Amino acid sequence: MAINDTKTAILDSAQDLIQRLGANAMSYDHISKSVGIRKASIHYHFPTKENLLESLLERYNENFLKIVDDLFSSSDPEDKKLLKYMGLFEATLQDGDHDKACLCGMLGAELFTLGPAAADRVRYFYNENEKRLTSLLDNGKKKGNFKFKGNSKKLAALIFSFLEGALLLVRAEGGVKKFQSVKEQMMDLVKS
Amino acid sequence: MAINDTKTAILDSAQDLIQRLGANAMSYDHISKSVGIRKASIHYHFPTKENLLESLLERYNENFLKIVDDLFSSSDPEDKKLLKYMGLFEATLQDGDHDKACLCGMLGAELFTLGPAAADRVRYFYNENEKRLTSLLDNGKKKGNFKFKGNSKKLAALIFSFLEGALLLVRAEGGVKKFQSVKEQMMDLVKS
DNA sequence: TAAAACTATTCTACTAATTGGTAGATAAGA
DNA sequence: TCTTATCTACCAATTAGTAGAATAGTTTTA
Repeated sequence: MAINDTKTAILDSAQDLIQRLGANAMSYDHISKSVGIRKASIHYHFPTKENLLESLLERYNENFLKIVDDLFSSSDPEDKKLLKYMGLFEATLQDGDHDKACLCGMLGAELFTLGPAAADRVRYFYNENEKRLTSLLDNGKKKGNFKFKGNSKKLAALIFSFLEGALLLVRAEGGVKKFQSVKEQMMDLVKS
Repeated sequence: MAINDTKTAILDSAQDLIQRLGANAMSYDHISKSVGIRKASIHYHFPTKENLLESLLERYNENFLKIVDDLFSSSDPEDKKLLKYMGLFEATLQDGDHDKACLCGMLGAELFTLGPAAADRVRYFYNENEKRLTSLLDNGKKKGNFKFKGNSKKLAALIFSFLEGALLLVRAEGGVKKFQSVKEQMMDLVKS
């Protein structure tokens, strides 16, 4: 297997485990079994667990923010963009064997058990998302695509908190269907 | 130490650890050191970890829902009640050594690593909170204390997801102050 | 009342499994 | 041949959980 294929397979497996069970329930042994490679080989590519988490977060953040940037720079009206943005979280839920939460949502719960570099990358993900949401709301409000009381920055933080929370909670009951229904409700709130 | 004092001290310590670090980062050894009692003695009171989690969730749910019921049955107007309800989550954040999330928010992230009985109690907490919020929103809307598009049940689920999410996320950055600001923003949303 | 019996609680000392991580041999590619 | 990648085989720490001895605290009984 080409080196990047192995590295990718390891990261994929780790991400899957964390999104479903959390970082503290994920182990090199689990990854080893799922990838079909020995534990020591994983240590060759990612010497420590903290190291693996950092690489994983770097990849995740880059991918996700790239998608958001593409989406937000399209010609859709702002309300449509928000709906699609929330759809990204919905897609996570349906990905693979289902019931995956956002990687950074899971790691947010376990934040104080992470090393400082990984924790910083989680914070970065939150900040970058809220930044992009803030300007989306701002633009949309100016053009009349949104109508809401309060200010865009606070609303952005509210929406992002809501999305991360909903992604975690609907796994307990309701699943994708419930996520869709609260998503629609959120659209109602920002248009009145 | 009287038996209930010991049991209470164990549950207190376990709750503190889970609210800060998560259930999978909490161990009998940690509790042992924090309570000042041997590990085997904890097993005497709570034979298995799953057992301990069940007892802890039973206590937590009962306490929290009792407070909510008292709050919601007061004579305050509904919008005031919602503000106070959100204040309960804010108080969690400031409790003890700070940075505690909701117990069931933390366990929601780790839901698929829990035993079925503990997982059921987490679901119960979610359902009971959403139930109470739904009727609060319903009543408040009828009396004109709230003004929002959409339906009360969906909005209740949205608000609850938001609160659980915010409680997790502000621990990364912003803390209590940020929680207060998104709380105020939420009040704005349900009154327009 | 005092001793004996019983029960409840905590202790020391262990086990087996799992954890992250390492050393060094072996194989595969360039 | 030299580098890259994977392997076997280990280590020390931590995990949940157990066995059984040692205390406390109560009750019962002589």
